[in-house]
Amino acid sequence: MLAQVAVAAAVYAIDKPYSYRVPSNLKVLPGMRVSAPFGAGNRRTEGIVLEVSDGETDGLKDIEAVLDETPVLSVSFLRLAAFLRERYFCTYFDAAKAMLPAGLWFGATDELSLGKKPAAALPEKEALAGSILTIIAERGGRISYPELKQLFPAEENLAKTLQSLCKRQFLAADVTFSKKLRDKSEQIATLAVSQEEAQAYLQSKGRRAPQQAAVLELLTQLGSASTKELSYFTGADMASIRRLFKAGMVTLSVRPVFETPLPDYVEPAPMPVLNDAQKNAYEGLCAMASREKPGAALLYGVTGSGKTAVYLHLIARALESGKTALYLVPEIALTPQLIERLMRHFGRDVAVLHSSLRVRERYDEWRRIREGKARVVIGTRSAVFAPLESPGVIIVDEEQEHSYKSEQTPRYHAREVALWLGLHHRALVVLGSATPSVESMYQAERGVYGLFRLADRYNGSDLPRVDVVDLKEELRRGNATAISKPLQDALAEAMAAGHQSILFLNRRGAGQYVVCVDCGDVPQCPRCSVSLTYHAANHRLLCHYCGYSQPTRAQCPVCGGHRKVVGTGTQKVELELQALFPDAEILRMDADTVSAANSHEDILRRFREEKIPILVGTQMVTKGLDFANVTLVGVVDADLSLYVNSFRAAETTFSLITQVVGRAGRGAYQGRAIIQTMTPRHAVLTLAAQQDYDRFYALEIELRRLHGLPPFRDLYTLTFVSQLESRALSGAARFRDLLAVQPERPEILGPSPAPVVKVNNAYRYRLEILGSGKQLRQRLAACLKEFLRNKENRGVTAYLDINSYE
DNA sequence: AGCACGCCGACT
DNA sequence: GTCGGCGTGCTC
Repeated sequence: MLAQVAVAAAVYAIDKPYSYRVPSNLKVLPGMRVSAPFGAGNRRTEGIVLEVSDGETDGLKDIEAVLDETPVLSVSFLRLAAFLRERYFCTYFDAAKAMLPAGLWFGATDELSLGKKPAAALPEKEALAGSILTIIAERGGRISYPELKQLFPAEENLAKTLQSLCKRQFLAADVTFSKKLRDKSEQIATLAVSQEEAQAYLQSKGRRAPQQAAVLELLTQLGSASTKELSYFTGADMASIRRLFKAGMVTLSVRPVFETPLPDYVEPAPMPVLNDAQKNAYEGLCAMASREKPGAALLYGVTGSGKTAVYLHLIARALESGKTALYLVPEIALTPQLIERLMRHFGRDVAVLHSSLRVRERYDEWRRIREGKARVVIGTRSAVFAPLESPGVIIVDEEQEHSYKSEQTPRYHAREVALWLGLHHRALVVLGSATPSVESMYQAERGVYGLFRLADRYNGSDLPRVDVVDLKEELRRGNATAISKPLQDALAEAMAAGHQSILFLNRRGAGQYVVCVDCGDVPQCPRCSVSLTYHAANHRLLCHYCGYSQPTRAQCPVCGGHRKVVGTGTQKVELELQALFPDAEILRMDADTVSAANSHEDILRRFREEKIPILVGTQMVTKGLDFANVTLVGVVDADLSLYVNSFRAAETTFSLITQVVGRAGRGAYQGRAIIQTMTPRHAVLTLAAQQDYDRFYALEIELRRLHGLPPFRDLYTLTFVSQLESRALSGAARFRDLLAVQPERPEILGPSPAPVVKVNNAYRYRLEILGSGKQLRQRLAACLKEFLRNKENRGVTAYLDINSYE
């Protein structure tokens, strides 16, 4: 028997399936994890079995150990790993690892091996230590900790002795790959006899076994229960339960217990009734789902048009036909309210997967899904790898969101993975959005995806009135603050009416910095090519790229001049608002104010319940919030996201502004939005103000066509990183030359410095390549492998990304 | 990437 | 002589 294995030790340049011999005493199936020797030094590496077959095993190394009893990846997920590897330029192992919960990998237990000092140097009086060393020597110098423990079951000083042996270098502790995260299990007692027999047993004991009597009484009602619960409710100790077991009254078994962060019970609710538009979309989607190949559909509905209700019905339909459902949301949209809503309809069938779960919780949810105990999965990006048996519907809500793209290896896009899953499982893929990505709308227009519209706002309330304010005009009038006169008036008006307002600052990292008024010096990060950001909360200067920080001094270290804080940040907006409205309370929500103690949810609850007049915040304030009392929304500086060097800037800004504007006037009152900008005639802003997606799309798709940008071609970004700037640059240039000799050369841009050239003392240069087709992708992969193998490029790391958002 | 092998110079 | 510098090549 031989196995094809994806090994962890294989880097991208040498990645391929490696063949190993399967020793006859090991049971190896595809999708199991193994450990095996690799390379000249036979260092031990983890691997995932891709295939098992008969064949010639001469000259092959042996698989050393199998780490799983059953496969952790299905054959279909192994195929998905191959897809991820091909599309996102990563190794098989990277791809496979991304699909599994971290809890499966961490928590290795110790293995002990003989250390540098010979056992002969051990003092004779240490009997236990001596026998441990002898046993290990007999076993060829190594033993696993659990095994050793089995050999000394009654020894209380085992751990201490081992520790002391390691300290004195008689032993060395290594890490093996055995799982420490054992399935947490509980003991279950089940009544083994009839009620009459139990009565007879108790009578034979007279009145001398009250605890056993109580346990039996409870068990006659429950049938079976965990021993922990039994002792909790009856006051019986484990000894009493064991006595019942010995008497044959109960049987004891062990079953795994699931820890979940979900509430145990949520009051069920009837399914929401669909209005005409929703029913239309739902029926159309059902028709697609019933096809031989369901395909994908774009559900395009403005904020508040009720996409969630359609999703709920689709999920219910999938469950009814014996299938499962996957519901992806961007990070910020995953609120407790949404989870609760799902649980109202699907109860404990719901599993939740997102990045802030504890390792343990995530692992437990993963297991519940794998064992078929949870058939509806809601989660963020990585939830697309939930081990659902046979998905019937896969929903990607707010599909245009950037958080679906991973910016770490494997650099996958959850929407693309969802589409792959839909194709392979014959599941309907629903992409939902109020402002669809240009890519998805293009496919819908061409008829590749189905297209369904939900035009009306669900509650029928009017869209807000939107004004674009020219900040140049404001400057001419002598107002250099972040709050224009029209916005100031509107805020005052809303407050007078007892309504609330939200101000939005649309760029992460938009913030304040320090400048010397005399020499103009701006403090820079010593490790990165960016200026430091001022944080009022701790009065320190911080680097957003590497985390460097220093205290803020009032004097300029260069010329001794006076320093001033400048730039627009939420803190500054807050201060300016306070100056304008000294009596009003202002709530701020950004990375600084949101912490574990003061969560996102807490701030929003305060805003809602205490009716605080003004909320100022970053991106966090834009999503999924529905406050009836908010009538005014302000975009403080629309230009912040509009003039960034990315072909997606227009799309991102349009989507952001549309969503923010949609926050206003969701209750009974007419809403109002104010967009502040230096370029009030910019088409993207005027169209966003009119909430006119169709015209925006028509404009944008023509620009993309003209420049050959996605969806017409793929944009590959190659990044070269080195401690030496010259090496990063020359590496990029060499790669360009490597590619240019090919007959059918794609469009190559660069090398150019990355937007932030230096991060953590490493320099980053880029090449951008525009082209389409699988051949190009395979050629890029081949070139990258050649580049990484070439000794000339030592000291330069390179990675390749497709349609990146960075 | 990480490890061994091998070929040269410095030093017991 | 031999210890260790790093250039070269391979990884089932």
